[in-house]
Amino acid sequence: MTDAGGPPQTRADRNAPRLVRVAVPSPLRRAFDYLVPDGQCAPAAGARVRVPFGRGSRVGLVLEHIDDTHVPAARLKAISAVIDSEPIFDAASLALLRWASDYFHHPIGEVVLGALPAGLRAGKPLATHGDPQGVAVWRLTPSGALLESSDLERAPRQLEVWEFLRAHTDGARVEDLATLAGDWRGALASMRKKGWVERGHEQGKAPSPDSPTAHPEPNVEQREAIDTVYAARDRFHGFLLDGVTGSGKTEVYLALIERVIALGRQTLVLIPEIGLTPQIVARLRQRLSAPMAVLHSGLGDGERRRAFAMARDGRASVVVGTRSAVFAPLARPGLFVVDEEHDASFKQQDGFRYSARDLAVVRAHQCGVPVLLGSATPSLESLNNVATGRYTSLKLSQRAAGALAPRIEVVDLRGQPFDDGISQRLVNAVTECLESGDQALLFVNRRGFAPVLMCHACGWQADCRRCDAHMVFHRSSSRSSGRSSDEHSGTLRCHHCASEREPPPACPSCGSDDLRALGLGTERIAEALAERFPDARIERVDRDRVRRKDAMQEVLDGIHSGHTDILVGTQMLAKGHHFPNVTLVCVLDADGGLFGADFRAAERMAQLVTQVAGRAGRGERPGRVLIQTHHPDHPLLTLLIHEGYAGFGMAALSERKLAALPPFSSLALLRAEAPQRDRANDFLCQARDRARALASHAVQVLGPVPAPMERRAGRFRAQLLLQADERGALHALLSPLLAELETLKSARRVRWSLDVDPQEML
DNA sequence: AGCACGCCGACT
DNA sequence: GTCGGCGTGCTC
Repeated sequence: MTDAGGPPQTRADRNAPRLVRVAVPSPLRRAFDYLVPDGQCAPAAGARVRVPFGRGSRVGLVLEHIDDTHVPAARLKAISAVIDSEPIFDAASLALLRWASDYFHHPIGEVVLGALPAGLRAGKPLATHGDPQGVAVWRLTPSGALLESSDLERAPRQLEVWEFLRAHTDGARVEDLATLAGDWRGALASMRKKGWVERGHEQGKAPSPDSPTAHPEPNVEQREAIDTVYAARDRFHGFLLDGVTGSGKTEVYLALIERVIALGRQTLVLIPEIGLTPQIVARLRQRLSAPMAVLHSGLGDGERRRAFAMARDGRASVVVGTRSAVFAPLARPGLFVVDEEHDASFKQQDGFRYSARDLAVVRAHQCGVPVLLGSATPSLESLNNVATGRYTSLKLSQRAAGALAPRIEVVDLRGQPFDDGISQRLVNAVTECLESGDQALLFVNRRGFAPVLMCHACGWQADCRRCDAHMVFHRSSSRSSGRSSDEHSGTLRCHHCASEREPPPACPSCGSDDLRALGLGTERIAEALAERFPDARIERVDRDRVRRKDAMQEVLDGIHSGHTDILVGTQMLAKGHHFPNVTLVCVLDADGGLFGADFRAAERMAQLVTQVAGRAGRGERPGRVLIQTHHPDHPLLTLLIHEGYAGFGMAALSERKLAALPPFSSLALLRAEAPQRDRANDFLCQARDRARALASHAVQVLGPVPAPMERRAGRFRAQLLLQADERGALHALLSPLLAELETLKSARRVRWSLDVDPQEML
């Protein structure tokens, strides 16, 4: 309105004030222009500045120098301070951040500042090139070095720290220690009190590797994969390392990383959920002599800043991290690796909904270096990229020496007597397994005791008051692991909001006291197994059980020491853990995956089944996998069992093609939620009208429809789907559409967000 | 998102 | 007479 008057001022004249475009953290989808005060050096692109913004002041990041601006001179403000004398993001990382903001349509300020550790976001200085005294390390004191492992047998955490420090005689950095699971910090603190450990400073350069020559010799396939990627070291190319579990993908990563280090370049390795899988970090650390930086959410901010700085100035030859590490600045990028590339956790599910896997590919492209995506169960997107020739497939088909592929069997549940979800065949299999002294692993897709509490007399069900969902009956409300408590004690919990309440003593609708817990959860399965196998030691692994910080490690210890006989758990057990003594794996209910509401349900089920099958029988003993289903003839399931994941993938891809679903089309989902149903719907109807007006016929605008679970935590949710055969057509629509949506008054009354390439439609 | 300004209800 | 509800506008 106010800038309607004059033409854009041109400031190209010699004495023109210098201007910079700054990303400022705010939900506004644009950058802000500022003056550089006279006599001051213009901050470089990629440097942080403090700027006045609205009433207050914020830390922003310079995106570029500009010659002119549409902002009227009267409204322009000057930056108040330059924080970094050198850019904190190199040009390539900055280019990636801008690309990501553009592609996922998330505000540039939140994208850029969100990629920084909290301290840097707040304006703390970046510690460059280490403090003069060197990096702080922990090491054993002389008295600590005199300990025996038996002295620490009652303190397993301390024992682990002690063993770690004993292996790192020149001191272990905090980032190194962070690869240990559990409360290593607490253990370190008590060991310090006892005078066993001390803080020091790193003397030498890189920590020395255990034995740099002890590399296992790669097999033919591994060697070919290594050579093929290495041959592409000076250009962009995508590779899919498609290797069954146990075929040695990590060995390929390691060999390539070593070669890339020898070229003087850095490798960025992305892994899913490092909190649960520190193994790969430990393995990289143990094998590689070069300094490594680890970036994940479990780190403290100081550690994260140090890792960030090491990546940025090139001190770290290898940077390993979860999702957000894809934005870490790199001085000399040489290779990008995404391990378990199919894993859903690479896509952020709220706020800035980016895909770290896809961004790794974009970044490799921008840097002109190869990217290696690894998985035993590649995403259909990646399989399609191989089929179209965009990626080169590298196959590892041989399992490690002696390991046999597991036998997969389908258990037809139809017409079977079926107590607590456990078929007789499953009971027999577990019995055999335990008799031979092995461990069994059972997957259930729900935690809690039973997903529904129903009145047998009138059909009433315990529902959440704030969500369109049943409340899940949990038997173990607290630490009482035994079954001392009476039959009906427990808690009703909603898995979609924080609601929790006591189960009613009788039906609130008809007064009957015949309330029954229906369906299967991990607690019920564990309980049912305890009845059938009274002598077996059963461990339950789900989010409830592992909530405590070091609980996961306890569970894993129990499994590896052989203390546990039967494991009952959710998907979280399928991710990356190696259980050499497990020879029987059971999927208790595969049907959810066959008929899930989401179009990716079958893909996820196939990945889960294949991944868990890979857990079975890694020693010399062959594994056995049982899949319980009411649909034993389901074509995708049959295919998976007889042709393996590759056969499944081909068939699933042709189904996607027929249905014009990704990767054969591009999707974007506009979501909205509000306390009133109409508000969410009104906004999306307006959005639909604008979208239709802007859309070429290449883009379909579908909806709005209520979200699959319409009410969640008291808010009504709805969504509008945009679908296009060509990605370009979709993105041509999105930018102008979002610009319009921001100006809608109905937009102010809802919470809305755009999800580009949605992973879940729920 | 935050934060201001601004214009209409039930209270000291 | 005011405290305060949230609708509307703005952030270089």
